[in-house]
Amino acid sequence: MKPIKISEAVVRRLPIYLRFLNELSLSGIQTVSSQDLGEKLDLNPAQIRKDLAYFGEFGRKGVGYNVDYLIEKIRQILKLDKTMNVALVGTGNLGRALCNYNMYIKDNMKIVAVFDADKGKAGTTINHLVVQPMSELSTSVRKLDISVGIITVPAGEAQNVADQFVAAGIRGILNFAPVVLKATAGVRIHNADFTAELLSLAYYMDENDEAEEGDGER
Amino acid sequence: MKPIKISEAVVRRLPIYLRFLNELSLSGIQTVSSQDLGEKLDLNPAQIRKDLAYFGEFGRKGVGYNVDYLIEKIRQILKLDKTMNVALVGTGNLGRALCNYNMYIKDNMKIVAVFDADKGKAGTTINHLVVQPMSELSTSVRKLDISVGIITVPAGEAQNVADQFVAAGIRGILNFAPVVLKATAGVRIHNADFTAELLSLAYYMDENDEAEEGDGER
DNA sequence: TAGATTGTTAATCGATTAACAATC
DNA sequence: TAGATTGTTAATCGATTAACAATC
Repeated sequence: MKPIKISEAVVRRLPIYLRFLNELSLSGIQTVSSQDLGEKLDLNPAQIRKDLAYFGEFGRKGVGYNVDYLIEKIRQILKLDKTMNVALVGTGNLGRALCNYNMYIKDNMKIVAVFDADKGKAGTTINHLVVQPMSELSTSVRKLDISVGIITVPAGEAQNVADQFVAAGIRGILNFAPVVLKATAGVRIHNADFTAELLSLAYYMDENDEAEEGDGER
Repeated sequence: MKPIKISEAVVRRLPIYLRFLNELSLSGIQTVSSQDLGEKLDLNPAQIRKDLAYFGEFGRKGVGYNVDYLIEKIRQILKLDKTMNVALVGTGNLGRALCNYNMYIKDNMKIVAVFDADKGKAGTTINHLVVQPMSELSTSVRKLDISVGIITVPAGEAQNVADQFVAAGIRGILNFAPVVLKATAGVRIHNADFTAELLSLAYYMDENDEAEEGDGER
């Protein structure tokens, strides 16, 4: 409809907004200003207003945003108003943890199929889901109308799994393996790569406190 | 020494470089160009050269970068050349998975203490580590010279844990809980928030393929 | 020497922030 | 009406990319 070209940075903030708004809603708060949001989420209020304004006029001047209305709108924007089925490959520690995580189901994203390359694991059960062999992937993805794949296999196998996901018609991948994956244009890949987060965290650890976050010029 | 003001974006790419260089090294490749790296990591070669140049002149004109030398340098920059001890709080599925993950130990980051608020869990063992009650946190952090904390507790408890980490003198936090944490300046917080990744992934899932990644103007 | 590739400057692009008119 | 806060434009800031001289 609109010419829209929403930046990735904006989209990444929407879930942050959504989560905090949910908290507010639960505690019975009905209205919130960009000021309030900014303080709680450590963001500039102008940025929040601008982010939201890309998608419509959700606030009321002089008043702020209606919490429940904004929740509804953001869920629509993120397409969380329809169920999205998810497949997971790799039933190691991390994969099993995710299966048991119960994906804040209110978000309508649900792991409905689990796979492992180790045929010995096929048939075992994780959180009521039967582990399937990789040979079933393509069929199950289609049958269960799965659009998102989660990869929790070792780095060396991740690209292969990604390829199989893509071939099966999956539209988005959440990759936990510490590798840069290649995929066809049109398939979106997000990385949940905590080892990289941990390593870059190390950079900022120095013995002496640099107090201010910037460059201590003096 | 230098006036240095390295951007966060640059630091976040260093682990990505490092990991791929490790792969190259393992397969016996001794030299790599920014061109090669760029292709494999989906980054602009100029960006890679610029990133590295912030820290020194690591390459040779007309030749490229020596893989092992560059690995060594990046490890120094990220301070991975000295051991860094890590504490983890929250022994749910995710916490246990991380404890068993064996943190590519070559990176010199190691989980050396595990805590849980549930006193019933104190004394149980995860991957050779005895779970401690929260009351021990401060003492253990100091005794074991722990500088990084990992938070894998439910959202509602995360800020409290973060506060205890900060009070105990921890310098960096890797937060898996889906909340925005506040910490004193000087304590660095990185988020490993895969639920947010998953929700923002949903935004990009539409039925019909939009082929090109940009805005299909036509 | 000819070819390749770095380090770095300048140009471009994009994202954040400030400021303010509109308006509830 | 006076006060508050949005939506939005303009200004600023920062990050990416192109281009190329230096040089291996």
